[in-house]
Amino acid sequence: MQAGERTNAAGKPVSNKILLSISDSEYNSLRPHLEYVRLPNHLVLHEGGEKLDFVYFLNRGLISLVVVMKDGRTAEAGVVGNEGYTGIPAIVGLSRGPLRAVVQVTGDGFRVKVGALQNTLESTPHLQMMLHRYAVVRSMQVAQTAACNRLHDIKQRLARWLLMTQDRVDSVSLHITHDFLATMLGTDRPTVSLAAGVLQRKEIIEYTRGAVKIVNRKKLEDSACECYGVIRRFDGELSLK
Amino acid sequence: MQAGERTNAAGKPVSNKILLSISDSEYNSLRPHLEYVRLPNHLVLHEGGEKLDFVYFLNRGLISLVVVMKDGRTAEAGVVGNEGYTGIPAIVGLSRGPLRAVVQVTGDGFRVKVGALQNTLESTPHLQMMLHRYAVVRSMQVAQTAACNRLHDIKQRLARWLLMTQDRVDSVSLHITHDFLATMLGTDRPTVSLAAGVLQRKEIIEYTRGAVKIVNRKKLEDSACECYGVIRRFDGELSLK
DNA sequence: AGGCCAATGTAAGATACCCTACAGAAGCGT
DNA sequence: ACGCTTCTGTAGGGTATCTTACATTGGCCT
Repeated sequence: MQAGERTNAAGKPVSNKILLSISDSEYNSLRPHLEYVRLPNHLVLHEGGEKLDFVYFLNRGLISLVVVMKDGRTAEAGVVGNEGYTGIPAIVGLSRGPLRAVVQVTGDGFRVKVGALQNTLESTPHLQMMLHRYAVVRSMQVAQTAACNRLHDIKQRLARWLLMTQDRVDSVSLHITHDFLATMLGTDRPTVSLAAGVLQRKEIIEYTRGAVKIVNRKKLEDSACECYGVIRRFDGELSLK
Repeated sequence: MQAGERTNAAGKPVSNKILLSISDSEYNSLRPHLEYVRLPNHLVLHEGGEKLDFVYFLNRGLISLVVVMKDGRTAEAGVVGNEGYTGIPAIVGLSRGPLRAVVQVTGDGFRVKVGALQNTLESTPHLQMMLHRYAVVRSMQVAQTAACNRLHDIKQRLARWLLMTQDRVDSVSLHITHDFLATMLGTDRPTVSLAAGVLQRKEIIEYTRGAVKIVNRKKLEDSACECYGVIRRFDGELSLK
């Protein structure tokens, strides 16, 4: 099975890595339940504390997983690209999770009703294993983020975020406002503007209204904390074995 | 099966909640592999990046999961008590995890060789499910911690940490130095001393060399951020279903 | 008792960041 | 062109935290 050759029942091509990694027979069990969905910017797939109706497998784009505090302040705990899926609690029988899942970079994917997925999983051990493994790997990323949020300053975290996001997008430009970045990075907008201004003056990035362009990726990597590389390596664990 | 009635092959009693929650037949499959271990303060069960040889099921005490940065700075990403186990990556076939697991409150438990556990799991679906579910719940806790580290100040985080720790210990006194607290909270020792001094002057805690006593638990809860309650509720998910 | 080490108290200066406020600029529709 | 909204630049004051340094205390060993 080569990447890109699979489709769902409606003929939409699959590029989600988990869906591509399982056997034909397991994929065919799941296939009838895969509903193609476009994922426009800012769409909220799950709201923290609410019932999980669907699990989403991403083909393209990026989902941010965000913790929302009572006072409305937010911080990102992790991201999902085409290597993963959202709605992890559902696969262990929990009906709700604490995270908001919001589309950060427009893309598309497939969604499956939680009940249908749970039924399918009983006869698809390899898929089950992949879902569990991904859950563990993402947990590692979240742990690294937890420490990063505490120990690294805004400039490093901004650089890390831009790198992680660009890794999931084709172009060098990201559609994102400072305000949204503030939501992700758990700070306020002026602080982001300031940090972004520094990176721009160093000719590492350029931004216009609502878009950031990475001009010098190498330098951006130097500006980021070690967490970028660490998290990237965790992703690598998914393709092992 | 009532709590406390199970033992390992050497007759040591089990009070780990996962081991108590599975059926007799599943427990008996695992039983021969359970090696009783004392867990003295500061013992390191796993080092970040190193091979996982054992999974540890706790009976009593508390394990801290800590991220260690290259420069040696650290921050806690989560804790484990008798509701859980350490070495999550091993159950999805990953040989190493990124976290240091260190005994924070002296206790005891059982360890199982990773290979033996993996073999057993093939015939113990309920145990497998409980291990996976715990992994997901802990991931939620870590996510909350990630946001907490970013959004809440040292006094709130200290109060949260003391509450979470006391929940796993019989006595009102915790054996912990400011220095260790700094490691957990991702800050430096003077900052902890300062925050602890404030709580002490408010007659919420009392501390002497190497020990903290919780004098007024109610007020301590008021001093903590919402994250304490949030994380506590996640733990509750484990006993559902 | 004396010496030693670990743990805590504390302070001053530097820094990063938050908060609020307001001004300017860019896009968009009319 | 005009007005409206959204996004960005920037500033100033306040605060929390970091950093470093040094003093003090408590416990332990000899």
